[in-house]
Amino acid sequence: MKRIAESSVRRLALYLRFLEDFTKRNTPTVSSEELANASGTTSAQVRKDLSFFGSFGKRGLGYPVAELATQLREILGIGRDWRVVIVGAGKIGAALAQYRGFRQHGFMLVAVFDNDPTRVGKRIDGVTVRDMTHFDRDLKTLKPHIAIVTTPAEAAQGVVDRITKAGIRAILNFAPTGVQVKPDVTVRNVNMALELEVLTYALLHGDDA
Amino acid sequence: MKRIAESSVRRLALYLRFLEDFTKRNTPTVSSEELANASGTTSAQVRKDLSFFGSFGKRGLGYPVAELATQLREILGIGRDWRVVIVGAGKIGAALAQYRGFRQHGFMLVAVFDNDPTRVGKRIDGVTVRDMTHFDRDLKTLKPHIAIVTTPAEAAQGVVDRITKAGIRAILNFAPTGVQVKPDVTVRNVNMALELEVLTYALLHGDDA
DNA sequence: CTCTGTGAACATCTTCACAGCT
DNA sequence: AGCTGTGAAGATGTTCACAGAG
Repeated sequence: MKRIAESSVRRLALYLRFLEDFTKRNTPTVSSEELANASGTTSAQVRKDLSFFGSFGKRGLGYPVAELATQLREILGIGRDWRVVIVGAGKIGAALAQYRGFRQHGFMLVAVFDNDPTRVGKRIDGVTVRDMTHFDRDLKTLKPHIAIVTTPAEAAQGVVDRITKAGIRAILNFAPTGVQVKPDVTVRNVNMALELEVLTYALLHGDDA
Repeated sequence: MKRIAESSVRRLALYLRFLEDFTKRNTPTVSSEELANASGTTSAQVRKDLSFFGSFGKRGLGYPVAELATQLREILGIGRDWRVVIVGAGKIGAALAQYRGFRQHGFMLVAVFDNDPTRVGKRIDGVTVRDMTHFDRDLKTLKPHIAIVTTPAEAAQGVVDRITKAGIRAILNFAPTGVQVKPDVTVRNVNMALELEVLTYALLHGDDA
């Protein structure tokens, strides 16, 4: 399969959201134009994104909503019971642990870790916070697919090293720092301060089209 | 000024992080190569990004760390006391309100709003949660530059409409839905579930280079 | 000789436009 | 006729490679 742009993958995940809306409203088919309007792109973009993975539509009709949603779930790997661990039970870690959207999209939170004794043992949304001491051993049993890192910046690289050593190949990093990994590991960084700075840049320099 | 790519602006904000590290270590100058290694890009990219805004380096020497940091802060608008409001005092809103990184980067949280009476009046990190009833009136006084939306998906568009009506032109949206705004408003979406789906796509289709 | 700054080459992503299926 | 699927054109972003400043 040809290598697909990350921006395309993001849009596919977005399309899926709107297809789920359309399903709720019992809309049987949807055109590339309608999907484009909903997700803020163009119809050509929608068709091109979908065409990388096959021909899901019917000419003259559009795309069958339910069927396309199923296909997108398959492509994105949604509904496979991915096991997720969160490292860092601070404010953001705890907030994420309680985020309903994860379970709704098929992500199973199997453990939360922290090295702060005052946090270890506490229950967050049905999951007990574990001590980092047993991190490596616990990961062997839990075999998570994805790790979410919400530690302070200083601790992030060390945690990421232990995560990758345990064989985890997908990391969502909320620590406000970049981390180095081997090329077979995918890291996505979410950095609040950085997003705000992109906004202030836009305010100062006017990104209005 | 020429229109700069968003990816460039993101990288500039990243460079600034590492420049701040270099400052702490009393490194007087840094080469594009060193900055590139730290931020995971190429030296040519670093030089091109910086060149959009001027010539900050000395040939044969590199860039003066402190000076370049100042320039980047100027470009990104950091240190201007941007006023920020958070709408939605749920788990994520509360976690963000307590996030130290905001203040560290010069963002002032001036208010948190919620429409849930059980939350209104509570204090989060020195800021009292205000009732949405007085939202529009309060915004007139507070004149925030940036609004962070952490409401449920259903409420997001309504809140965004009120925000933009109040003249705010920069929104950081954590609600798991797209929102429509006029073109003079900049919206950045942060969507946890979407990020995880990009990761599972990578796990399934192997994005290793 | 080192390392920046930058046009030009290259690669990637998006939009156009239309052939062809329903 | 309506709308998809897709090569080709166009736009945007990245890398190369080298002239020139220090």
